Amino acid sequence: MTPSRTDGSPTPDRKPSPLRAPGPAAKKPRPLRARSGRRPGDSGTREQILESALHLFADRGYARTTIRAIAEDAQVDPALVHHFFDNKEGVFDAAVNSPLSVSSIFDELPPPLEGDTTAEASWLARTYLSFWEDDETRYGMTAIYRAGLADSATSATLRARVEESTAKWAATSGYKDRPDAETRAALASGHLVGLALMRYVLQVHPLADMEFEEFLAWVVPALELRLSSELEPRRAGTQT
Amino acid sequence: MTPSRTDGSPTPDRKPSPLRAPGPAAKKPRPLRARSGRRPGDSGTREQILESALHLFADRGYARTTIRAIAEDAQVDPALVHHFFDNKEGVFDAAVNSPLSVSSIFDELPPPLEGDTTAEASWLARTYLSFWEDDETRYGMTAIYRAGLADSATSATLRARVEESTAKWAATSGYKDRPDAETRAALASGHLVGLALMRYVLQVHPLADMEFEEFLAWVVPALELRLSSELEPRRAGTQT
DNA sequence: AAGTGTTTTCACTACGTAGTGAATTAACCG
DNA sequence: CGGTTAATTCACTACGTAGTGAAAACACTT
Repeated sequence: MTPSRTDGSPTPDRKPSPLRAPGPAAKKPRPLRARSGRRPGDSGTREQILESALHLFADRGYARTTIRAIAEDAQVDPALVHHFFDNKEGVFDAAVNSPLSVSSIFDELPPPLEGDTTAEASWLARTYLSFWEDDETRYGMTAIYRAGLADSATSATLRARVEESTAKWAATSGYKDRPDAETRAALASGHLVGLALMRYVLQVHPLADMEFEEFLAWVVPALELRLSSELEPRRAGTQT
Repeated sequence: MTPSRTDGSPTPDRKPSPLRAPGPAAKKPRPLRARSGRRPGDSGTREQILESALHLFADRGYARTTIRAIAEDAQVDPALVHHFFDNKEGVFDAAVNSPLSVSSIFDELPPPLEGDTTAEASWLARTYLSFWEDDETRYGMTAIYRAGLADSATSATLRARVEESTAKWAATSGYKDRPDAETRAALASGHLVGLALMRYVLQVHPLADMEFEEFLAWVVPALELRLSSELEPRRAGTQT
C-alpha cells in the first residue's frame, strides 16, 4: 500500500534508512503498483521522493544513485521523479536544498560573543559538528560532501560552499581584523571537515565511537589554539 | 601513432593530464587504429593503461570513470583493458597499488627520533603531506580518497587503510605508552586528511595557493600540540 | 620452421540508465 | 457540473556501459 500520510510530517514511517546498509536493499513486501492517475488527498509524495533521494545520495554518492532507485525507495514510478525535478541534477539540488537538508551553515545564528576567542571557537565547532551529529541533517551533510568530493567537476560546487562559509565566518568573527584571519579560518575549516569525515563518513575508530561531548572536548581546545595567537606558523629551520 | 616507448619510463610524453580539465577531453589528433595483433617491441601498454586509469580515477572518481575512457586515453581498445585486468575493480586495484601510486604510507620510513615529540609531529606531517605534494603520488592519493569517500560500500576500504596507518604510526611512535595514544593519533589523522583534502582536492583558497613550506609551517605546530600533553581534552562545562 | 603463448583489435551481447510522450485519475475553480 | 490543472503510471526510445569470444599479428621457445 502507498503510505497514506495526509499531513506533511517530515519523517513518516518508512523502510529502514539505507545508510549503513551496503548490500542489496531489503525486498519490498509487495509491489502492488496502483494504476495511473492522481491519488486522493495530499499524498506528500514530493517530500517522500526528496527524503529517499537524500538518503540514497548520502549512502551511495551521486553517480551510483539512480533515479530508479530513488523511485523504488519512495515507492513511485521513476517518471514521477522526472516529472517533479526534470533530471537527476535537479533531484540532487532539490534534495540538498530542501528543508530536510542543510541550506547554508552559519546563516541563521550569529556568533554570540565577539572578541572572546575561546567562546567563538567553541561555538564554531559545536555549530558545525551539530549538523553532522543530528540525525535530521546528517544525511544532507553526507550527501553534500560525498558528491562534492567525488570528482573534479562537482568539487567546484563544494569548494564554493566551503569558501563562502569560511569567509562569512571569518568576516563576522572577532578575528576579522587580523591579517591572517582568512588563513586561520581556512585551516580551522579543514580541521573540522577532516574530523567530521573521519567520524561520520568513514567512521574510523575511535572517533566514531565517542560520545559527542567527548568528541567536542577533544576538538574545541585545538580549535581555540588554531584561532588564537598562541599558535603561530613556524617554518622548518626556524625552531626556537 | 602508438607511442613507441621501449623502456619502462614512468612518465612518457602523453596528452595533457586530465586532472583539472573537467570538460570533454581534447580530441585526439588521429584515431588511426591499427589492425588486430601484437605490436613489435616492448610496447609498455600495460603501464600506459595503469597511468591513464590512475589519472582518470583521480579526476572523475571511480563510478564516473569508464573503461572505455581509460582505453581511449591510453589509445588502446577497451577489450585490452579487460584482457589485462579482468574488470573495472581490477583496474582500480592495479592502478592504486601500482608503482605509479602509493602502496602503504608509513611503511618504508621509520620515525627518526623516538620520544622527541616535536620532531615526530613534524615528520608525520611532512611525510604524509609529501605524498599529496609530489606530482608522482598525488594522483594515487586523490584516486584513493575520492573513491573511498564516494559511497558507503567503498568507504570500508578507506576506513581500513586509515585505521591501519594510524594504528601503525601510533604503535611505533614515542607516544605509544600513553593511554590516549590511539585517540590522539586518530585526531591527528583527521586533521591532516582534512587539510589535505582542502588544499589538494577541493583546492580551497588560500590553502591551495600557499607554498608547501608555508603550509607545513601552519600545520606542524598545531600537530605538535595535538600529540603533546599540552593539549588536553576539556568538556563544555569544565572551563578553567 | 613449427608451435605455443601473448598482445591487440573487432564484432557482438546483455543490461541498466536517463529521459519522453501519452493516457489515467483526482483536485481545484468557476 | 464542466474545464483546467496537477499527480501518477505505462510503454517506449536512445544510449552508454561492462563484459565475451574469436581472430590477427607478433614474440619466444625448441
